[in-house]
Amino acid sequence: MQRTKFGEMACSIARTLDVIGEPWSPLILRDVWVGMTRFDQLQADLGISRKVLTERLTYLVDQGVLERRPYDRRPRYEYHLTTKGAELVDLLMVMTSWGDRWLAGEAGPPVLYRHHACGEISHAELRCAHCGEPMHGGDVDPLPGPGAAV
Amino acid sequence: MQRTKFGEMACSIARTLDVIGEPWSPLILRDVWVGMTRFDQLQADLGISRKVLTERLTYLVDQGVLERRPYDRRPRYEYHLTTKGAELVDLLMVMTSWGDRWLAGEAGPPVLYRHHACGEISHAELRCAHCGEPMHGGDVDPLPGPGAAV
DNA sequence: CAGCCCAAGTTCCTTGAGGGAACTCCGATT
DNA sequence: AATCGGAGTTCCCTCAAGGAACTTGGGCTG
Repeated sequence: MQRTKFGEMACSIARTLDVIGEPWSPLILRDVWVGMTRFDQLQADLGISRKVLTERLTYLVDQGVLERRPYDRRPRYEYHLTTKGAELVDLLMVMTSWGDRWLAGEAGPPVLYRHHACGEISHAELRCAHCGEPMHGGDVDPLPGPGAAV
Repeated sequence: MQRTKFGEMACSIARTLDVIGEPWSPLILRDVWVGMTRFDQLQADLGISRKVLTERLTYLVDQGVLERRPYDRRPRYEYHLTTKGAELVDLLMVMTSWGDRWLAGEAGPPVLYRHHACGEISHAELRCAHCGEPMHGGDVDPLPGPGAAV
């Protein structure tokens, strides 16, 4: 964990990092998203230390991003995305697009995504929620909002 | 920096984290994006240690995400986004959307974005690059791609 | 032309997070 | 009663982050 508390900054990026910015957190979410929901599965798949995995899972549950759910009468638990957590998958999809484009190299993307609506292999793209046109870094002007710092 | 090398995993999310997953890196990119391009500006705005800022900047330059550019005959430098870095701003915009939605609280978003194309305050949304329909975590099936691990 | 200024780092020390392996706990199965 | 297996917990070690002071190198000022 970073020592500096990002959560207290007047910046939604910093606050988001406070929730999932620690090492491993996005990869844990990815695994839970694709159906690896149990402690030992996650630990083996990621190669993460059990100690750190415990810390991350409890933190993500505290933040309301994951839900800890028993699946047996024995003390056995699965982790699932909450609505809040499911919306973080948008972030993972954009990371995937960028990594596929800039880091995949000769071999090509390690994973492809088929879109249910059209049935095609595709990837996510950013568009303006208002007009539907593409919306990237150079297409916007930042303005102070209601929650701006003094 | 995390001890485990994410860059060697067969996963575009892990590889992307290897580039910008360290603490502060996304916030550095945000500042450079909005025009804070000099060492002391960044240090003062973020409250980051000078040592760590130096490390992050050289790493981001090495990764081809930032460019170090002299702006004086004295040894003075500005950092700018490369094309590769500018495309990472997509990620920042999605983080902003999520943070605005889930973490802004009563006060509302600290920053608003006006979209050049339509002139409205808006935010980014994910759509399928192929059919243009919305594309979120639940709308896709992952399949092994050409660069999949053995 | 000596001394000062300023941006951009560098050095050094302390604290604390990540890695790894071994250990515990607890209900079910044989 | 003994064993198993998932889900953590504990302990120790190393290395990264914070913080403050120091250095460097070219202009500028008196």
